[in-house]
Amino acid sequence: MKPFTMNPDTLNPTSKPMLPRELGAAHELAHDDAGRLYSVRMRELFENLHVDMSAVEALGALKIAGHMLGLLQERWAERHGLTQGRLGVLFRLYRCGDTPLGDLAVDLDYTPRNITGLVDHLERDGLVERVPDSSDRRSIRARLTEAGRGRIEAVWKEGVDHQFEMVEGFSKDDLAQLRHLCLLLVENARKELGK
Amino acid sequence: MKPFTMNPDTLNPTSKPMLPRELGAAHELAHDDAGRLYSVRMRELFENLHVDMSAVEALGALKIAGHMLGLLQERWAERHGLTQGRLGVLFRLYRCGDTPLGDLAVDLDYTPRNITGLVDHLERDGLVERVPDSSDRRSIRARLTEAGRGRIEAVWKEGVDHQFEMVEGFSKDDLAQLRHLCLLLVENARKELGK
DNA sequence: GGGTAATAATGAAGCCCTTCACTATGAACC
DNA sequence: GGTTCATAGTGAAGGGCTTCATTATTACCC
Repeated sequence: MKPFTMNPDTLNPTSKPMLPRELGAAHELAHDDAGRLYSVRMRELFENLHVDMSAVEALGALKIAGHMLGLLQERWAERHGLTQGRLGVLFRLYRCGDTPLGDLAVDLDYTPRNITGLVDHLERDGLVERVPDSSDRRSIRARLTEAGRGRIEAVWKEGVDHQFEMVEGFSKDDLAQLRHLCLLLVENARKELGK
Repeated sequence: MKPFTMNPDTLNPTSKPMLPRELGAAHELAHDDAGRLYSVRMRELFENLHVDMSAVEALGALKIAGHMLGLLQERWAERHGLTQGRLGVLFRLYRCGDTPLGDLAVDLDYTPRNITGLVDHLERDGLVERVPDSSDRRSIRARLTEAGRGRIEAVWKEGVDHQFEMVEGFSKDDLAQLRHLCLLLVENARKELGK
């Protein structure tokens, strides 16, 4: 995918050892004694730091996985003329019906300013329309148009298929465990983020 | 953390049921029968879609966890006057010594254009300098200055501490399993990304 | 030596998202 | 009724990243 242009004979002229690359496109994976995958480069990179690296390795792997997932999602959103943000709004509306813009901001973890822009764009594309909220006349709800519904249904269908391909080789238990560990992390992160 | 401003009495005027929020800041977590965490909202959101949702839930959880991890990392990078990108460059140089800019681009998965900018910035801050490459006079290597070394060492130390807090409650086996599953995902994603 | 390819820099443009400051409208409360 | 707060929209600015086109230098190969 990415051309590898480095001259392999180029040795590091400093005292530092020339270690291979960190995370990124080129990840050689190998299996440890327990048959689990690890990144060869990451392990080399963190060698001799005299700290227990199991946490760093796990979180590093999670970050890479999350990043690649994002790339894939972006790709198939793009294939349907969407972006991740717009896709999120569309899906939210698909599942939850008309929604005040403020709620979208909270739920999708976006700035109100950004939601305005996303909805602007979706409206321009005819996928969403703004409707007044009868119960609160300050509020405006975003509503999926027919075109929007068709679009999100197509994208969703394709997305699910892709996700199934992504988890090829995973048992149900693996998936549940992955979910569990990630959410455990979320729990801890929330404590951290709350200062 | 985020003020919840939605009027709970506001019922959805359309035929759609009023489902709670999707992913984001407000995630109520609960334990399933096996004692594993799941996101209440996500499960409600994906109800009645007549598809097996274990993959979607797991990948969704991973995405959220990755996102929060990114936020935390950004926060402590910022605390040291850095960004994630600059931090990546600095750490790469710290572990691998002087590195041609092109290699940085490949390894860190950034555009060459972006690497130039990152190094520009780090150079302006006195953390990195550009040195000619004696073996290839087209090439330029980025080198950590003394200030840069001090900076990355401080950040690294603090970062490791934070990561330990993040994995509170994880056994070594949990971490290894998380790493394994994420890298399995990376493997699969790579196949996908290779079209 | 000459053509081709690689390395880095630069500028312009654009996307997505953020923050901040400000406006207009309407709800809520006393 | 009037103050205060919540909801949306807007514009300006900026950060980070991308793509694309262009240039200058140097390696590499025949």
